[in-house]
Amino acid sequence: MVALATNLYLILIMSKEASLKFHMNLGLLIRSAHNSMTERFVQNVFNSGLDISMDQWMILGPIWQLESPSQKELGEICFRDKPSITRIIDSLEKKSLVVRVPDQIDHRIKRVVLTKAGKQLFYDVLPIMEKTREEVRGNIPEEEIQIFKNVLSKIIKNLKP
Amino acid sequence: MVALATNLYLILIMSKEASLKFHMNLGLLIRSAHNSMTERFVQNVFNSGLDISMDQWMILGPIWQLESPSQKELGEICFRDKPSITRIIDSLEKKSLVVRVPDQIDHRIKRVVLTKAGKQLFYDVLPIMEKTREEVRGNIPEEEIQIFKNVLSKIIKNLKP
DNA sequence: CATTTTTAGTTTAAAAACCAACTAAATATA
DNA sequence: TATATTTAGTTGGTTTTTAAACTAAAAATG
Repeated sequence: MVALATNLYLILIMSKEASLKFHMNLGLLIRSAHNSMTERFVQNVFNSGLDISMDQWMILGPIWQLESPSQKELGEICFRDKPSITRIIDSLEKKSLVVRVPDQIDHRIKRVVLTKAGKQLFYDVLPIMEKTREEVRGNIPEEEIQIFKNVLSKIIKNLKP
Repeated sequence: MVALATNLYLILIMSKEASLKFHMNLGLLIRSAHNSMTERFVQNVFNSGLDISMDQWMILGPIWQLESPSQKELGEICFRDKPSITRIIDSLEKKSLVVRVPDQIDHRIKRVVLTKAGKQLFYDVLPIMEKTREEVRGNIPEEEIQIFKNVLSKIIKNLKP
């Protein structure tokens, strides 16, 4: 009965265009933009003859910036769960780009440190990141980009549990 | 030699804060926002006692709107590849929410049609989608949302191959 | 102190995404 | 019209995600 009412209500007030737009826009648009960005980055990296995946890059930056973060800190900053971090660091360690160093005080914590090769790769990839960034932005005005980032932050905040 | 120059260049001109910001913002923010939105939707659906995954929903809407799209059309509108569409439709068909109908003229094409149950589920989920949408938007001004969507579209266009 | 609870990280097994090869039908080419 | 090419969809095998159980260490509780 309620379902029927809802049903009729929607048929009456909502054009198909309107309803599709509203549910497609955010979810699909964001997904698509994210995919395209990742694809382009991977492709640019490949064309430069370097070897690093998006996941690895997303974590290499924070390691570089934070000096020797714990895996937990990395997870928080990258919004990834613990197993993902473990796996990505495994892959970086296998390539000798980082090492895990047990914390001197709290023996549960492992700090992740860049090797010389890791730092070098980071510096090599940065310009590619920059190039990708420019391709992503094209000629979108800086002001709109600021609002864009701002809205993303607000959305994340709105959904914080 | 070039790498060394790049290396020094970056060390000199780029603060850690600046560099982290620039590479973290778009990729990580978008990823995080998208994940949060999906999580919230799934959770809202679950709390309503309904049974549909994000993937299924993302495809159910376009089927409803386009009447009887081919799988190819669905893939294009949802930005998913062919195998993904095949599998999602398999799962919807197993639940008797849609059926595949071979095209009368072009026998390669299969058109996807909602069953009565599929339509009903669509109408039941719509209000949950709406609720989620409101939670996502919170009190972000409509104007900013418009710019936000606009920037997403532009990014996608900038990266079109 | 001894016991319980929490925390950091790993491992595992199941679900989903991804890529390439495949089938069947339609179109293009010769 | 016979052959080659393209297109729509499927299948199978591999890698990635995700979720839950597990280990080891630290902190809290009594």
